[in-house]
Amino acid sequence: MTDSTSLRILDTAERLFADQGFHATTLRQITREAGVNLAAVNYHLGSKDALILAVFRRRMDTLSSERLTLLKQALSESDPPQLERVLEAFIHPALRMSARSSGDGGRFMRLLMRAWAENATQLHGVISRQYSHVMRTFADAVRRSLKTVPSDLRQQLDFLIGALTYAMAETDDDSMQQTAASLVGFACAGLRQSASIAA
Amino acid sequence: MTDSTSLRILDTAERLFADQGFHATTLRQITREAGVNLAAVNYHLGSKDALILAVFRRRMDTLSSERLTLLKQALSESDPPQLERVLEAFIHPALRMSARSSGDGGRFMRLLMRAWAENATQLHGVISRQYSHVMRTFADAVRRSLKTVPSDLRQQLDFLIGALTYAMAETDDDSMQQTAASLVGFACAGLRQSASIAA
DNA sequence: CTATAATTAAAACATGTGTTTGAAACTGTT
DNA sequence: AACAGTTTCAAACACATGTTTTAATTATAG
Repeated sequence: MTDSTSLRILDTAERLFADQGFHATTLRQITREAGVNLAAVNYHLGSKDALILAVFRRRMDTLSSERLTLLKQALSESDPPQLERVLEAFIHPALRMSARSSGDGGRFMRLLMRAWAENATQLHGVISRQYSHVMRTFADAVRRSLKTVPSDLRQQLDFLIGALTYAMAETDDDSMQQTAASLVGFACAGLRQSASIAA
Repeated sequence: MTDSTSLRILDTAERLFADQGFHATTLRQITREAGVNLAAVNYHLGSKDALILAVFRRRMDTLSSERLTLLKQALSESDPPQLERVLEAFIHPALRMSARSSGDGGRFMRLLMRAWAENATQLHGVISRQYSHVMRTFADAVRRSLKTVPSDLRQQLDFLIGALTYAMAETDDDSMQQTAASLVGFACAGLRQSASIAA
């Protein structure tokens, strides 16, 4: 799994999936650009669907753990936690990751977007089942950081995810810091407004 | 173009595209479920790519005109326009349309999301070129409704679009009114916060 | 070194794709 | 009724896809 053939396949597949979509990207294109044999995908990963899942989980796992680490920091700094810090813990790792995953920005975010849109191999269900605890943890933190709790908190967080995903997909590496700061402010104001109504 | 064969093709294709994506949906599936012959798509529409464009423009044109009509109303009611009214003019037609396009909710919104994600036949470029004046008009209206103008207004509107698209795709018909109201409040607060910083 | 397993390679396989074709069925007009 | 123009239909076409197979190659122990 960690040999150079699998790695080259995963890296190349990630790039092509993000650029062209899961369905539109062929195994022949992946293996050709990765410099490996066509049969290597089925040999090392099993199938194309399994490759999609593997590409996805590799980054999703580190994204989740980075988010939770930052969140723990924010929680230890003040009680109740500060809303800005909580949202930053959610947004910044996504930023850094898409900037870091080499080449032009937003690759992984575009991948997330596609995962939701194409729903290859019921990815959406698999993901939300597998990472629901992360979302629950963040929802709890947001709830505690607001004096009054909005009645539709989960929906508000969906707004945040949508804005994050969509905006990141259009943002290049240079303007990412600015975009993140802007989005944190945007979402904080939205959440606080909703909380004030619920009061 | 308005005969029942083309209509059945467009309706069925819209549903399947929204559910499965452009690439994953085959002409055989479309024509079978529409009850027409396989060759009918190429005969009436020309090609699969042309079908995708046709499916898209049919709803996009009415969406744009409904948005602009509501915006004109909002502009005539008060000068400068009220931000809530401007955002409602942008959000509500999208809501009504996805609720109206028959069956379970969010179909057209999911289609929009896919159009962006899959980018079949460079749809993204075609769309933003063809409907850029709508976005410009709304950006102007928002600008006038804020006392101070945020420096990154266009980005803020992208947040709105992302939140709208993502949230709508997950919302069923019943909770749409509530979702819309919630999103208007969310986005208004976000925009006003950004504007206050720019002051 | 040798045998045993793991990996790579080229080719073929089965299937599904968008599109085209040419004849049949239908439509409206004179 | 007979013709012209549309539209439908079944079949075939050319090609691309994911996967499997079988042999060659390389690595790994004994």
